[in-house]
Amino acid sequence: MMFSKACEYAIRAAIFLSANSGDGVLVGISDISSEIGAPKHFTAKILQVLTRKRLVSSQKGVNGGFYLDAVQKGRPVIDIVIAIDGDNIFKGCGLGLRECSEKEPCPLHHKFLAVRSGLTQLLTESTIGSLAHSLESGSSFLKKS
Amino acid sequence: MMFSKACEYAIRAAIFLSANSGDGVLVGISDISSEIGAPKHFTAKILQVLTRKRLVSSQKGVNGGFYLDAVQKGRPVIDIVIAIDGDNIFKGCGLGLRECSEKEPCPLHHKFLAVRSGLTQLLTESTIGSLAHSLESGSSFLKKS
DNA sequence: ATACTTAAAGACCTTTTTATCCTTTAACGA
DNA sequence: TCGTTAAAGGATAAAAAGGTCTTTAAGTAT
Ligand code: FES
Ligand code: FES
Repeated sequence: MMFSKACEYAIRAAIFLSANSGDGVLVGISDISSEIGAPKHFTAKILQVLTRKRLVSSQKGVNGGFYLDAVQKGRPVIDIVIAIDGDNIFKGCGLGLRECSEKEPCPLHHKFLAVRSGLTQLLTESTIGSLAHSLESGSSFLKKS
Repeated sequence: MMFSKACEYAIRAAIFLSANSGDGVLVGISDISSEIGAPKHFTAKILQVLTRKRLVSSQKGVNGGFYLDAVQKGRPVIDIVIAIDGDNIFKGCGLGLRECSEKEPCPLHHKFLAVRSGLTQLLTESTIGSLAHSLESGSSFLKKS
């Protein structure tokens, strides 16, 4: 698909954390993985990466877990995507040419730009927190019921 | 990226064939792969699939090779994508939920629809032949120079 | 202090994708 | 009809993605 599996899980985990954690309210890896319907250990590995990149906060020890602070909830989703999948989907050529450029464009280049910038815009203007709102109001979901 | 490597090669091969073959004018696998900058044997595999699905024509034996007839040149690029990668990118959930639906949408669903339908439209309205034109006129390319 | 809980880290395994090679089959020309 | 040629197809290999498990160490409560 569009994003790697790891990236899909990352976005879902981040949105879930935004809706269910905060300063002083932590969530453990078992809860996160089961609530977003993702493999536990794999999710842990992904959260490690996000934590190292400061997109997610964590606390070890008793009653430890993961959480998002106010700043992190305000981050655009594109930050998560780039942290996990890199920026190739936003900058690379859709037909796999070594680089996407105006000077030597592939046959799809011009039409592609519109779609790609639409995607970029969507992920830039959507913050993790804003997406979490629809989750909290029950109008969106993170796993099949 | 957006498409699998196999799919990228498939699209490039199809566009190249549209520009460089026709009834009576065949192109061999070595030419195709070198002109689109793709691994030879892998390209052969992919063309086998496209041939079996009648998106590409082939001729065995002496002076054999691959070609596209008029009808095949008129096919939309989306046919190639679906033949190789399936329709998940057009119908599946962007966050990897088991299914994309209005009833149980993921938090990105609504914004995603626009991007996805933009992509679908782009690939549906672009025929292989039409993309080949920009190649023939030298205003687009299929590999890094 | 220490015992316990939990995230961090990393080794390991499985599956899928990407890529190569080699044998078989079919078409065609001489 | 024989030999050449090129696609078809199967089998294999390497690499990347996806997923699991075990060990380590940080922090907390007691
Ligand atoms: S060159 Fe292919 S998308 Fe820009
Ligand atoms: S449910 Fe996620 S894109 Fe439609």
